[in-house]
Amino acid sequence: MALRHAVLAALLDGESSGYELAKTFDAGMANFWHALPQQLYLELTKMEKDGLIQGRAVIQETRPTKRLFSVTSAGLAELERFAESSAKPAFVRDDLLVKVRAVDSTSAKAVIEQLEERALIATAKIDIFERYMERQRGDADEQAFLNSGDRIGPYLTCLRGLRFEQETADWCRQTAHILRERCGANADT
Amino acid sequence: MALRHAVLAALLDGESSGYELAKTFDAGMANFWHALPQQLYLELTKMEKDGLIQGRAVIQETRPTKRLFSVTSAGLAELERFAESSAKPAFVRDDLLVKVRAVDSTSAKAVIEQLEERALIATAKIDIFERYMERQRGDADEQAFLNSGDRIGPYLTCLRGLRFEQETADWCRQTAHILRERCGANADT
DNA sequence: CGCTATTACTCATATTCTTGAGTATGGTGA
DNA sequence: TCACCATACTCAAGAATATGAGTAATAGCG
Repeated sequence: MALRHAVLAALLDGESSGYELAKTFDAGMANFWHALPQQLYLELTKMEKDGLIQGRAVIQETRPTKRLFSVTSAGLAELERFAESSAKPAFVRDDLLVKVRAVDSTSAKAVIEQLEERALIATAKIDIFERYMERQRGDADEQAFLNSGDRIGPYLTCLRGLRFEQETADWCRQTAHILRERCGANADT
Repeated sequence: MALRHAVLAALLDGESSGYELAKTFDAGMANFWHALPQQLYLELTKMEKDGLIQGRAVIQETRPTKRLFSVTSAGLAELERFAESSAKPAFVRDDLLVKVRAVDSTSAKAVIEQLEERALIATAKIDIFERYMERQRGDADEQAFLNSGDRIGPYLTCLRGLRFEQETADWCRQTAHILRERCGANADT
């Protein structure tokens, strides 16, 4: 019952079709939620049935008909209820961390490569987040925007995403470096 | 099929019963994996059947008999295979971020409280991680330990956990502050 | 003219995770 | 002494997620 709140939050940006959501959802949530298209379509259907969102069909001449969904007042009420309910603890799951944790008992080479690859991915995300944030705050500087902008939620979560990815990139590079040094000295394994 | 790798990594610290694992797993994985006791018991049973770990019963006089599991050579081979397979992208899921993302459309009060609460939780984890790291590196300084310690995997992941929680605490406090300021100005909602 | 990519979805199945309830024994505090 | 907590697990059912395979039409490329 949590995906639906993430979907509601995403739809606050404006009405969207399942297809559009599916493409922007992960990035739009600044990587603090993830869902596959199939899940989103299913959830949107259920949410409409429950009255939290409302769909309207848009017939296109050259493309298949799509359904654009927007949050209803019942949806807003549900979000309010959600905001007031106690939050579950954050939930991180990362294969790469597991690999690093076990690195003393495996060969380090592959792990080093994956750390470097992950650093690059993180850097790319940093770029996306920074561009999004620049666009959001426009001419204002960050402080001014946060003090008086009228929609700061997405900006704030993006800030968290940005810092998370910066830490990820730093840690990956540093860890890769340390493991490489040791590989040079030791005989791998 | 990913929990099993996390369990294998956790068992590298030494043999452990399901019960002990259940208590230490989340913290021991520096919060980069999470599982409930029931999942762990089930997974341990399957892993033993698959030959990745080996259990031995320890009959205790005053407590129920427990089974201690340790990683077999097949388990090590599986870890090696895992280390070399391509990693899935990291996976974060956080209710609180969803709430912040939607905060412009809900009352901010409850969200502020949860941000502050989360900052405290993060601070407590920082403490745990720091104490673990001190214990691990002993007299050596960090650089020396990382260069020549013989088991650095858990330390490295703990480092990541530490920084993650520090960022969490900072961001939560900053975000709570910003929202409080705006609440003072605006009329909530 | 065929090939692939893009838009816009659906359905079914499988795996994984969570929730809730139970079992059994011994130690601890009021 | 009696309830409650800790140890040490098990089982079953349900919800949530992931995987894989389709459908169907247009647009652009060579």
